[in-house]
Amino acid sequence: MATMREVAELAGVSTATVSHVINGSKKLSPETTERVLQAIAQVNYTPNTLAKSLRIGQTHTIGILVEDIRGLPVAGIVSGISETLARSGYKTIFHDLHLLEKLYNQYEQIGTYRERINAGVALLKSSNVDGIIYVAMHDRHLDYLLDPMDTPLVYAYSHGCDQDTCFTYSNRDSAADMTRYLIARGHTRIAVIAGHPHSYPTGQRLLGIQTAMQQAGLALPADYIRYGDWEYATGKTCTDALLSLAVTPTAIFAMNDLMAAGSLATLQARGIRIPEDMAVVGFDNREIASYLQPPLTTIALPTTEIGTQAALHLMERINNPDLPPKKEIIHCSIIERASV
Amino acid sequence: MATMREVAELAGVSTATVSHVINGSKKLSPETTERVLQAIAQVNYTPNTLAKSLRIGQTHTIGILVEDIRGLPVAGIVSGISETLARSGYKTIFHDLHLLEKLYNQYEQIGTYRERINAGVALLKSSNVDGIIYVAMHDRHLDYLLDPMDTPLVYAYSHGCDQDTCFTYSNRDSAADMTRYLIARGHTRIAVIAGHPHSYPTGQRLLGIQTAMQQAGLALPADYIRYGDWEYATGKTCTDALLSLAVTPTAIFAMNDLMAAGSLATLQARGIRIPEDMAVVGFDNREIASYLQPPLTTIALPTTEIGTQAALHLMERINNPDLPPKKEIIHCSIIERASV
DNA sequence: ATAATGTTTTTAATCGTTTAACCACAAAGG
DNA sequence: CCTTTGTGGTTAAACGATTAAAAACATTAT
Repeated sequence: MATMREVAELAGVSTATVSHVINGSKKLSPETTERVLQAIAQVNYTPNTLAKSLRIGQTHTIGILVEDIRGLPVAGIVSGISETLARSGYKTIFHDLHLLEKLYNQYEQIGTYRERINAGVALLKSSNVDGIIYVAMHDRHLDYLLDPMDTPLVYAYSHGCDQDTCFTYSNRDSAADMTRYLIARGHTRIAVIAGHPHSYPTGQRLLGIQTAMQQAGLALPADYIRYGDWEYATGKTCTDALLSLAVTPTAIFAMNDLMAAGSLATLQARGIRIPEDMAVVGFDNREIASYLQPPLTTIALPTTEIGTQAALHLMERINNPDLPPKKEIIHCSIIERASV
Repeated sequence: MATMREVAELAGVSTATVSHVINGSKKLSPETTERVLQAIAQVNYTPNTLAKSLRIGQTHTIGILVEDIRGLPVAGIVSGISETLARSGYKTIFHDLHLLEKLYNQYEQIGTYRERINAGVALLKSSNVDGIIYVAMHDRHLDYLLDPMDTPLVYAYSHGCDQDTCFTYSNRDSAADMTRYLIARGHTRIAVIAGHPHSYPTGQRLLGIQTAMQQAGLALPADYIRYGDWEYATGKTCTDALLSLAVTPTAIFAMNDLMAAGSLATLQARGIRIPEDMAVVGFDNREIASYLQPPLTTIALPTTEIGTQAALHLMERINNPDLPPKKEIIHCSIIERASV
């Protein structure tokens, strides 16, 4: 690798001049500039990033700390982040916490999470990143990032969260949107297959649904709300329960695509036609949604956009560290398929 | 951030001594060592990676160049890579080529790919990475990495490839395995729904199937091989075609899960029971496979393992740059579900 | 006492940049 | 002719570590 010194010697100038040519940090005569440029080309010089970073105290690198890249919406967010950063000439250093195996295990030792997260942060800091984006799947772990951050940090995703500087989607608004979508298509008896009763997304989405129903002057009876565990099987059992009611609903809003798939299976097994006799919608727009019979109308998470916005804001924050906290809720879109 | 100089002053020694304590590069008296250690703890010193890297000419960082993180098996490979590297104290700098949108577009300007790939390599090199892992989805683009590499490089995945230093799975062997699995369960008339006729995976998998059939003394008639385009819809049309034959097969081997799903749908629409009247298997173990009716028996790609092996080998290669090329084929496993 | 030997610690150069401060020179102003 | 003002370039000190080589000191041998 050619160094700046070699270029300088070849062009018959000092390294300072070479540096000024490269960075445009001083006005130089056209002749000198030209001579330096030629020398640079001749020895195929590329600046040493390490030396530069050491000197100026900025690496133009950001760290992205993901809970688990295999998590469903995570890849999309990372994609958005990395594209946006690359466009602005930032490099990305990636660290995966590998939290997926344990994520649903409520009894897992808390210590492990905290240690892993803090180790990750320490690692990124030791790489002298200019900023960090934490890509969460749950909001559960965010409290662990406790030590006062001298490095700018923004949160992405985290399924709707209460952090100050965070980019996510609105569980509530998108559930409300979908409910209005059903209402607009003539449905008045809408049942809900919810997730875990005490989880944040369940609560928020339910709120959205209730709001939309209320605004339309419709009722949401208590026995139209069944709680599942986000898995396929509970989609089936909840649907069975709903069908055994005296007055059955005309639409089922499952809070994720897996439970919607279970619901679809049960309905079909009973010979109920979709969407004629019963409309079904999901949430997440997982791959499975488009291959169900019929293809499932569902809500798509704006993963790329979340990543893009988070990255943009982090860059702002790097340039101006005492920016006020910014929380941005990005709208989801409804993917219309044949199940409504 | 505390520097080594501050630690040295506090401990009343030179920076050289501090460095020796940290790296164990020279034997020092226990008292001095202790004093330095205390000083380090007292000011909460962490070494500056940039300075160190600049001096020793190694960053302990590797670059991972992915064609697109949203690509299906990619996240798993990246997960394996990142875990393995982290375990050995390597940092990972991540660059995404965002090739997905265009991947299936045959008429895309070649230049774009080459430029993007080479820009990615340049970016990683400018970050002074010690080595690079290229995570491919196709083997189509690998030729573009042409400039002679001074940085060690290994390929991961790429759907079976001809590169020298590459980690992937065996299209051929796993297709053969699955065929034997069907044969062992009594099937003698096995039909194939293949992918694009001229694609590498199609050719290899077909080879594997033919080999297994031959070894079992079974025939694979030409009209039992239908070519699709890897999409759901062709799964249906190919199945229709197979069912209209004079002698129908007892098992269908679709070369991916999507086409298998299409096949399943068609069979069910015709009232054919699975697996009693017809067995169906797929390839890829995508999410959809476990939610089909019946759940699909299929082949799982060893994504994590591919990543792990590639990372391990890259580290070897960094320590010993003129290692002979190593190509490793990792076995796939059959995921048994209810469709056989 | 002096030299030889071994142990522990320091000196100072180095990695490849950036950048404030300085210098040389020319043109202009008094 | 002497000062000012500008232009175009250089000098040299950083940034924060590592590491040969030298030095300081203690120990043992002659």
